[in-house]
Amino acid sequence: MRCLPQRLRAIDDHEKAARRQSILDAAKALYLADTSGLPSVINIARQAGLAKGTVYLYFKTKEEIFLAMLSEDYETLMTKVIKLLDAPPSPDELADNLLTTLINFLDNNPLFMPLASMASPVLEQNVEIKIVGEFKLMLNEKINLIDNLFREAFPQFPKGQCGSLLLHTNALILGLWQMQNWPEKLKPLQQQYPFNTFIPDFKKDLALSLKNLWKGALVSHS
Amino acid sequence: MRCLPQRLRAIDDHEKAARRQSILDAAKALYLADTSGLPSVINIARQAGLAKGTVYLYFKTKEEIFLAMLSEDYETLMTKVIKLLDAPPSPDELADNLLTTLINFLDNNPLFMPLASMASPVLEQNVEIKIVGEFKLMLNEKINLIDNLFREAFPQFPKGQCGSLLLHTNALILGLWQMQNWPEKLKPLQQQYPFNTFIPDFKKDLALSLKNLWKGALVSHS
Amino acid sequence: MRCLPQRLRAIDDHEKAARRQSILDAAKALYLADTSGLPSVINIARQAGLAKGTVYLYFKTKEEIFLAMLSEDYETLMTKVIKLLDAPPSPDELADNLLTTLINFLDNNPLFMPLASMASPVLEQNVEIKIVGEFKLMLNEKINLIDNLFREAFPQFPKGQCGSLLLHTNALILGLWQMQNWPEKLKPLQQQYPFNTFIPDFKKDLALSLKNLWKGALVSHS
Amino acid sequence: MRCLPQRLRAIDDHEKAARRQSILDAAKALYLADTSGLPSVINIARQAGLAKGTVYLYFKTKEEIFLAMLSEDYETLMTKVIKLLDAPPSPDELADNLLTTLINFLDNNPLFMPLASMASPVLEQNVEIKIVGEFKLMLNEKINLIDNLFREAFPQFPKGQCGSLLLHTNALILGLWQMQNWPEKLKPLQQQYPFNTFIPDFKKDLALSLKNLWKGALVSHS
DNA sequence: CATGAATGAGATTTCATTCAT
DNA sequence: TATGAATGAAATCTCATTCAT
Repeated sequence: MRCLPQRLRAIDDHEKAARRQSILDAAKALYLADTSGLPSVINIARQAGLAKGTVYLYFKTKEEIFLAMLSEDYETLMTKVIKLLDAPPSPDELADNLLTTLINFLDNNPLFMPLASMASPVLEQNVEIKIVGEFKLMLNEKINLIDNLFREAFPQFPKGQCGSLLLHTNALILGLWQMQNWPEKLKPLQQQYPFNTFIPDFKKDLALSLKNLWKGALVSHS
Repeated sequence: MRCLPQRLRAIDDHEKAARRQSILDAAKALYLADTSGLPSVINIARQAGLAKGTVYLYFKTKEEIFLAMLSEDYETLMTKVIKLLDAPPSPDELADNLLTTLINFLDNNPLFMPLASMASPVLEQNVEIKIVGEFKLMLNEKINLIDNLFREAFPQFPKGQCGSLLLHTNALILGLWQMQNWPEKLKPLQQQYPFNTFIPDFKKDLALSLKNLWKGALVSHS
Repeated sequence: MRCLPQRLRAIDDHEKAARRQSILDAAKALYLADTSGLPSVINIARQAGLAKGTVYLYFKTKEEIFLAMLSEDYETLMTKVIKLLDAPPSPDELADNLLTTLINFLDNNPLFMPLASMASPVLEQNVEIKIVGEFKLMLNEKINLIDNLFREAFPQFPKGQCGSLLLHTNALILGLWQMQNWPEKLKPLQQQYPFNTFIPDFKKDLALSLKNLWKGALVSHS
Repeated sequence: MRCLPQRLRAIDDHEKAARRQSILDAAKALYLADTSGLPSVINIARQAGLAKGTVYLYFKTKEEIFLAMLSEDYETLMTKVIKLLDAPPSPDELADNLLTTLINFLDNNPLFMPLASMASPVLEQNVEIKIVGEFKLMLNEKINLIDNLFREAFPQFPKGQCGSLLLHTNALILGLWQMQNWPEKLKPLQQQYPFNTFIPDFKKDLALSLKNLWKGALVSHS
């Protein structure tokens, strides 16, 4: 596969998308290198090999960059979930597969949880209403789609139940992660104090609580 | 007769605590007026009738103020939960009571959710380790206490299960609120787009998902 | 029948001159609409229906546009002055006519004074030497011409005196206008403060001071 | 004379004025070193040994700095003029003295003319209305004062005539300087083209034209 | 203890100008 | 020639935090 060098000017929409992506990549690389805070715009520009002004041609605010990044991650995740419904086994197995997929995704996308946690209190506060709306709409549509696919496979479930469960699942992940994510510099404390009783391990805990959530949701239709 | 001027300096511990509280009150008032972001230190100081520097005598960072505020709220909530266990009815009724208590608390403490949502991505990032540790420790102890009280009333449940469920409950609330809380300026979009399928109403949704979570958790011990 | 699209490129000199003029017109229209500062190149381009880069094919800098505009205005004015000398009356009447012509010109060319005021501190600072030189040379030649015509009519005046007087006249107009031109937003202040003692009205003041200047200049030759 | 080191914090009004002055001094030094454009705020801050933010504590915009500088210069000049009226000789001698004073002042304050030329087209455009008003008011008051002092010495002149003449004098200086001031890089052209007929030398020309102006103004009262 | 001046990092904006296409 | 993407300097603003007084 030939990989042409990036043009110096993004003329058509395709090139513009590529440049936009290169900014996202740069931002991701920097954020990955130091998750203690969002990298500065000037550093993102430098990392992308662009001028600061150019970054602002593609994103109105710094937060818009990271909301776009989160949006991409969500799309990736949703796509994986949708694939699970291609040849769905029983609901129980599906739940297991979903959990595996999820854990896998979180492992491969270590910025997803920090970004998702920042979405409401940080990112959405400094992104123009239209863009936030598009983000929310995209999420909604994916969930809708999944709900429909799910009911095609399991018609006994009412419309909306699967979507609602997905939403709650997402919420639970979000909340759990926030409670169990400790700032890097706090890690020493995690040994020092006996928190381990209740905050043992994010992924184990996630598995447990999701199963509880799903068990409760499905129990009425068994 | 000499009329002493109002004491300008907080000398003893009591006065210091009062001043600290006045800063918290000022911060709360301002944050209540606009939850789109933490108020600035200069405004908090002005609201409290103090100079900017004085605020920093009582809190090392701005985020420390709001973590203290959140800590207070959590203590209030935990105390209410503990009271529920004074004369516990059946686990099912307890769950109902807990939900009522919770909804009630959220209604009366409109800053709790925004603060709790900011805890991990914002507040804990800029508060010194020790303080964050104390906050986490306090939460841990309350949950521990509740778990113990619960098992006194219902010995059939294993140690840690109630605490764990509380933790997950908290996580679910946290995540759900973040997904359903729309910035003020986005409210118009909530009608415009068909999000309502899955995001009907925070409290209704909360009730539903918590019941699912609890159902799933308790089902094995029924 | 094929309908040729409007020619997009200016090929011959005539078309180029027309395009150059359309840029000047666009710039003039925008500057007229807001004299508080030179309009931006992007706006000039938009107004002219061109791309930003195209403007730079016709003018090396933004200031060059406005120096060209000023140059045109000066030529117009000088031509009017030259016409006054076609059939010259007495020097006194000539002075009266000049004043009338001047006032008339300023009324019909509201950008002349703002542009002339910017010439030295702004325009000439960012236009290449050669162009500024041409501008100065043009002015010089016109004044020379007028001086010659004047001495044809009134041989008793020495070479250079009329030209020099014109120069001083121009200087006086320039300075007076700057002192009495108030930014739009300052107009309210002009009533509020008792500036009126000395700053009554540009044109009245101009008439007075020019008469003084000319009286002083001519007195030695009466 | 003891010269105490500058305090690190400007607490009282006197110290604040001193710090403000130190910013003005820094700006003046830089502008003097390169009159081709106003120095940047960051450089002014550095030159003053302050942070950029500190400069903005004392001046709202860069232009405000230079309007303040011009204001100072005007006050200095006006004070010199006022001193001329302490023991006034004949009006004619006074005019000579004024011219000498003026030339002297311009020699010692090489930034006065560039600043004065920028006042209307540049500085006043980016300074808040109130400050511009104060500047104009100050000028007005000085001229008023001079007019009064002049009439004490020479009661035969009507109120306002001297003030008006001063205004016109100022205007003439301003305009003349602008016409004869050539950008540094343009100096070579001044030899190349035969402008010298009409633009011989600013100071000689100034003397000539002012004398004409004054002669014309005074002729009616001789 | 209390104050508020000073700091300085960083976001955002503007915009003239350049230059690849 | 024409375009508009990219540049990059500079202004302005905000604001948490420090620290001299």
